[in-house]
Amino acid sequence: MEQETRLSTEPTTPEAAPATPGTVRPGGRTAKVRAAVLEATQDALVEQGFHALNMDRVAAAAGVGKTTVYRRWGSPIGLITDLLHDMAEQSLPAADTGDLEGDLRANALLVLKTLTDPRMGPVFQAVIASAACDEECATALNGFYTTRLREWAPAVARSVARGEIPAGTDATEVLRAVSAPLYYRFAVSREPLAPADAERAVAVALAGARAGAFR
Amino acid sequence: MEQETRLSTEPTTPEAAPATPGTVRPGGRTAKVRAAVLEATQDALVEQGFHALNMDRVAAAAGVGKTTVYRRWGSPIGLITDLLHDMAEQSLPAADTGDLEGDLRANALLVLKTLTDPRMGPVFQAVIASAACDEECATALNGFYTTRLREWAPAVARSVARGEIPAGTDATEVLRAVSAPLYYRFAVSREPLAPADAERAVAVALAGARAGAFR
DNA sequence: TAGTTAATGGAACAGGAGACCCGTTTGAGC
DNA sequence: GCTCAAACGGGTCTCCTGTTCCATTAACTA
Repeated sequence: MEQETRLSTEPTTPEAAPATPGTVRPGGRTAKVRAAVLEATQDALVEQGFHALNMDRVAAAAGVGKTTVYRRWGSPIGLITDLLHDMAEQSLPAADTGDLEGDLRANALLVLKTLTDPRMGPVFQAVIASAACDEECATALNGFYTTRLREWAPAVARSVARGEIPAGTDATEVLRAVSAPLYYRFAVSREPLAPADAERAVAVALAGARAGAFR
Repeated sequence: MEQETRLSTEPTTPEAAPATPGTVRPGGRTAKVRAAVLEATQDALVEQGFHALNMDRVAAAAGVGKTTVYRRWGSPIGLITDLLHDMAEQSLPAADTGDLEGDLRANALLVLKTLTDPRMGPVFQAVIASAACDEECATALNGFYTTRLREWAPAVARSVARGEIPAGTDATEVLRAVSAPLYYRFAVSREPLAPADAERAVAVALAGARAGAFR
């Protein structure tokens, strides 16, 4: 977020106050406050959605002073951006089933499970909406998916090595092709998501990969 | 132009006040006001984005009383929802190039052009964010894409009739497969969109269709 | 063309989000 | 343990958002 709107003073002077609270003493209380606030943010998103996300309510639910929430996160979008950074840190290991179809299916089902999860669904909804409002949040979201792609790319690379799909296939594009139809339904066309959608996404991506459409 | 989304009061009583302004006398001034407000809404989205969309500023830019804007649209999301209804009414005829690949390419390039358009891009960004916040807007967005799918489905049906792809292929799923990667980049992973992305989307959807992945 | 009233618009009002001040708590280094 | 200042938290204030009231304008109907 942009808390630096307030600090117009150059931090050249030695006695300049710290630009971002929570960076000098990240231990103990500061960490507890962050955990409580992000938890309360998630709760609020699940219960009322992005539009109703409110700094005062989050502060109250987290048992934290609202001044603190304003100072450290600045705005609801700041909260969501930090939540996104937190999510990006939690890495799940990618699958390795032995063939591409199995790996892609595992990936598709993971995405499906995440988006239809009663807790993660609203969070992703909010994250996507926030990214549409704020460039910094958009960058964080982009980084989140970049990380995920990097984790799963080896699955496609192994498939190329096995000769299942043509050499020169762009691994990340294959993975994007698996996720895209699910996210499209979830965030854009607002249609219900079912396991059949995951299966179809896998089948189409696989057909495309075999046909060399990702080179 | 269906603003009657807000009228929950039954108009049974004769003396009942008009539930929704603009429905009894839609001509002349009322229509002009709507056009000016929607235009100003678009301008605001292009210049400052969804997050900065503000009823007062829209009213001022449209040269309209802010009372009117609040009364007829209620909130920024109400503005965007109406804008969406307005967009849904403007129908572009689908292509008919003679083969499926040509039709799908025309569709993909249309989507690409829309999303990268300096005016329509921010509007779609806002519409997607609004739909994440508001159920009524989500329904309107879903309706928008349902209309578009209905317009383009014949292209796929013709291809089935020509024997290019298997009988029983779900026409709308093929079209969704073309749009999904583009919208995914645009709204979710926030990656730049290029013509190559449209080409890839067509190639993958086509490979999937030929392999029978959409049956 | 005249009458009725739907719809608009200006202005004043109320409520709440967000910023600021300053005393209190507590993490980090010795 | 002790010290210092980073970070927190309660209270207060201000400005902006959204509402209400009522006079004015101009669509529809006869």
